[in-house]
Amino acid sequence: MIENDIFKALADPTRCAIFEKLASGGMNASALRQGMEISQPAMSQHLSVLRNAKLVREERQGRFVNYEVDPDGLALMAGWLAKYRAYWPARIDDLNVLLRDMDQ
Amino acid sequence: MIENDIFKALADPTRCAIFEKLASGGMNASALRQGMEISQPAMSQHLSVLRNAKLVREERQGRFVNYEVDPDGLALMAGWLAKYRAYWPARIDDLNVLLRDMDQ
DNA sequence: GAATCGCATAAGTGTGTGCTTATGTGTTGG
DNA sequence: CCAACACATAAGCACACACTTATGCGATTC
Repeated sequence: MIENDIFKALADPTRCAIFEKLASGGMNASALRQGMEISQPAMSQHLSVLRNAKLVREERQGRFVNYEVDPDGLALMAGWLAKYRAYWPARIDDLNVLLRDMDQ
Repeated sequence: MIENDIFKALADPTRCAIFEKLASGGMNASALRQGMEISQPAMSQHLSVLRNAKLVREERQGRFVNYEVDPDGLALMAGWLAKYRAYWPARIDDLNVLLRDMDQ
């Protein structure tokens, strides 16, 4: 049940913030720590959890490790959400914007 | 940060199963327990968490309490997901189905 | 109106989780 | 090479969480 790992990963506010920061552009772990008051090991552990949930992926660059959003996790979450579309309100502005983008 | 409560609520596999069961039709707490090997207090506590996350809502009917999926939680989750649509894969079958439904 | 039913709440317990400090591993630069 | 750097991992600790048993509270039924 990979969706469970996704929800568990995002259940922590710090990891949620890390993910949101990464969504504004890929960067390495040290850059992520800027302005976040979090220790280096804690950041490393959080990134590990996000990576296992397929919310984030890494790419080694020399002695740096660049992190970026992994579309797989978002797609899995979207798939989970889609199972319950019968319960969605008839009109959700955010979703309509999203849907138009998807449909071109 | 209500989205955080949503993720936290779904991070537990048992609650995830309860939600999924409710998605197939509203029912009371006792009916939910059928075939789930879960104590009555545990079920009550799980439903409380799901209710606080706006994933489920209750409706008293005599001495029974009928539970059903609350669209609000799903809408909030969809709104969260929509913020990161820039990272979605270009084509996701599930999502396209979902989008067509939303657009009529 | 007393017993029962459906459910919620209280209190206690074991396990998981997020943090810390300390150390390990691989890479780069002087 | 070796010192500094970027990051990962190990071990320990405090707290949160999911469960248990016990009890409380309305509503119903006889």
